[in-house]
Amino acid sequence: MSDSRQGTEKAAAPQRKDVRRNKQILLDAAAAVFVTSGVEAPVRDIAARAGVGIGTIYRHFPTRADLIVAVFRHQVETCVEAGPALLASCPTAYDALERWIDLFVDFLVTKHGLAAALQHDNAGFETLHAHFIDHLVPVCTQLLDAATAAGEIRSGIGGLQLMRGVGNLCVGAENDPSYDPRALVTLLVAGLRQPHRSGSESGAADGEP
Amino acid sequence: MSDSRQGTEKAAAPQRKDVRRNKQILLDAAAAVFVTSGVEAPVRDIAARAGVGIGTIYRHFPTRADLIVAVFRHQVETCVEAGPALLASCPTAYDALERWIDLFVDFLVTKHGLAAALQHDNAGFETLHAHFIDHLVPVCTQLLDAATAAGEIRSGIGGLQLMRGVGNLCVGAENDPSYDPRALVTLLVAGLRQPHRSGSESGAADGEP
DNA sequence: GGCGAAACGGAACCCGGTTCCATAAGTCGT
DNA sequence: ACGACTTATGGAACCGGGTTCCGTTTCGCC
Repeated sequence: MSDSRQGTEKAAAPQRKDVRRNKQILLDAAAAVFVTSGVEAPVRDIAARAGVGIGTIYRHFPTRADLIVAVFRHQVETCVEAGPALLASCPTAYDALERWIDLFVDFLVTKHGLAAALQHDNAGFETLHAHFIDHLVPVCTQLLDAATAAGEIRSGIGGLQLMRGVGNLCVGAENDPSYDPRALVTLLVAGLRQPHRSGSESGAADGEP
Repeated sequence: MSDSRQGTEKAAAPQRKDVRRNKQILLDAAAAVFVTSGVEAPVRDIAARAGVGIGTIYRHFPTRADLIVAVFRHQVETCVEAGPALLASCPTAYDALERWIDLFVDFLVTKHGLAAALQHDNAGFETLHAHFIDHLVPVCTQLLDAATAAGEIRSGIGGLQLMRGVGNLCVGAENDPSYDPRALVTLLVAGLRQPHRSGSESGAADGEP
């Protein structure tokens, strides 16, 4: 099953070079089609764009989700690496978290339909889901933990939970300019904040008359 | 546009009584199937359950979304009516908003796949979308406005925006017990709170106490 | 150059929404 | 009560879109 599951990114060399070539052609074609038609583009379109048969796609990527994962693997990596970097470079852990989430939102909203694809439990999309979860959640958790440890946010929400929330909020952003996922994500993250000691500079809000 | 705009629920009297009867049978069957198989259940299943042909469904409900709307119309109404009631009975507008949102979340999470269906812009689901938007958004906006006027929340987010956010957060709740949309929605709504001017919230002061 | 293995292409299949139309059933005038 | 007309019904057929299958082609190695 997992010919692509090598520990390093270097998969074992495929014996035939047309295989390697085709795989690359496919990845390029898929990336191109994803940009123009979104992640939900028909497999046939990608095959056509790549100039290969449908069977070839399925040989390389057992399901569309695998193809999506492959195409975006690099960017997921980037996002993963950004976590610790932000933690090191930001004044507060909360800051780092905020910016990392922003990065993630950027990633999602710039790929048409990616967020939507992520929540399709149906189909064979568990691969996609799993890949994102596996790689991104630990980073998110780390940031969350750091902010919690610093007393900057309320605890009680896990990295997975937060990621899913953010991912969900990003669904449908591209088809509707009036929908601004970033604003909502900002709200969500703001909700995480723990007013240090709820000292209640409260002003107007929380006091019940 | 106008078909949904009837003052009363009474549509013009259907001439033939089998029509009325079948429509009701269909609604019942659909409701039953939705409960067991979720909102995304195949139209054929609903037809089978109702003991009618597929054509009959489409005669009554041009698209699946219309059927969904019809089935849930009553509960949407209930939600709509709850808005002003909460506003009247809650100590603060923010409280009312919080509880209304909670009601809405309840509604969404108890209907398998409804939230997901709501965001499918594809297909003929704009009817569904539109119905929810038309009826629920004004209520939400009202609550939001009241809370804003009372200086209890930051302004800058619209009713539509908030509803979409909440709806999105509720997607996928039913297939995954580890996902708790309510917690995230709570966070989101908490983020709405405006701590007058603590932290980096610079300037503006549109709160005017 | 020839041979076996691996890859390829794309027709075929499955599934689900939607359309269409011949047929059945209801309604109404007489 | 009956026939003509109107409207509703059932379900086969159609349209994508994902996925599978297999005869054919190509590759790599002797």
